[in-house]
Amino acid sequence: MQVTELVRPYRGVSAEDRRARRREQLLEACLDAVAASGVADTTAEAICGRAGLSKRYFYESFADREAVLVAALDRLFEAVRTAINTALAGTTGRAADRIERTVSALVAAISADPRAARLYVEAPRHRALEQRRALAFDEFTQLLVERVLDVDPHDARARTAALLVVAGTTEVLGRWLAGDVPLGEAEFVQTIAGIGLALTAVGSG
Amino acid sequence: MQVTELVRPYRGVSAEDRRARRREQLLEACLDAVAASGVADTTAEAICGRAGLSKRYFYESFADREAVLVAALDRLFEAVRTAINTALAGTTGRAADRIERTVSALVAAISADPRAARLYVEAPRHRALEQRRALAFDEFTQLLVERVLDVDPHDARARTAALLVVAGTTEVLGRWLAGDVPLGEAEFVQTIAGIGLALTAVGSG
DNA sequence: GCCTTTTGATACGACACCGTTCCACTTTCG
DNA sequence: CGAAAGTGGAACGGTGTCGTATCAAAAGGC
Repeated sequence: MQVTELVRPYRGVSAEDRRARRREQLLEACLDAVAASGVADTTAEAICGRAGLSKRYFYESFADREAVLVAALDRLFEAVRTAINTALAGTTGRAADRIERTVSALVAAISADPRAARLYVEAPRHRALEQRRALAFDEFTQLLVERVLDVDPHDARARTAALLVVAGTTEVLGRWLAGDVPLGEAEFVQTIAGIGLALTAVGSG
Repeated sequence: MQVTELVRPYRGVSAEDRRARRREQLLEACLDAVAASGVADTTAEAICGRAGLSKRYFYESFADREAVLVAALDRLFEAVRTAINTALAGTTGRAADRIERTVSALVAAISADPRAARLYVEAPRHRALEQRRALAFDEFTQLLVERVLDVDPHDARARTAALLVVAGTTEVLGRWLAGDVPLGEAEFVQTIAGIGLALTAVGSG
């Protein structure tokens, strides 16, 4: 129920704005918590504590702790999606060029917010997050096959190989972000792009 | 303390054998539980119930639920290790041949026990399991670089690319086992091996 | 047959997180 | 000022799991 029959501005902000601001605070606090303690320890209480809001407002914006994590992860995917689309926008070059642009945009987008990056890396810690990430893998695989490589989108081999590269990129990216890969960003991107380029030969193989 | 001062055979088996048998039952029950309900729901109680043993014997053999999961996962890695070493034992052929043998042995070893395969796929659900799997990735990456491909083991690019393939293989293998990849085993192995072969060209850039 | 080990099952206290509810306090508005 | 909406924090009951302790019955040794 909880019909908002009588609403009133508070401290000069409308009810709607206050609500939106709280939701935003919770999402930010969620990322902070993930960055500080990992997905597993990101409880509703931890998020509320960091946000400076009580649990009441948590459940105002999210059904449960899963919901806020999924929302934060989806926001990251949206950023990656946008970055890649922008990078591919005016490309007329060869596959090698498009691959490097794509990988570069991905790495930059994920690196932009290390907090979200940890969420991305640790997504498999939680079932719902893992499923979201699996969908994102599918989406990026689709993008790779259709818009970056010049291969038949219905070739199961090509799709499988592309998925392998997408998933493998996630793993090495996580390690690179953790500082475990002794490569600069350019070299790192080139290395991944090099594997991606090999995909163009797999479908017909 | 609990010094085994006075031990006695029971139902014709020595104390030591009974203990070992119980441990084995628990490990098997652990795999059953993982296969049935996933890693997250594989609790100490669930394992004991399936094993037909009380919690007392669970804590006789394992410190906590993490320990039994790690033990089960390590056992799987050992099987994979052995399978790959066997496959590579008498090879004198080219890299392409060694790669296909390796991938084939890996796929066969994991497919051999679908219960353990789910444990392998869902390992990131738990911190300790994830770490073990990360170590296994490193080990298999090392093996790939040193014994399968002919690349410089100190080349960071080559190592990174090999890690990408190892991790990516895990993901597609999980999907293949779930029936989500429309490829027969031979085709599937060849597809992965095809990507692996591309690694021979990455190191030199 | 009596005593001890072994076993299986249950009960227990502790803890953590969940999602809700309650309450005292602040701010708005008439 | 006083009534009503908004806020923050704490308390609560519920659930699930942990790891330990307890106890009666089954099985072996003498």
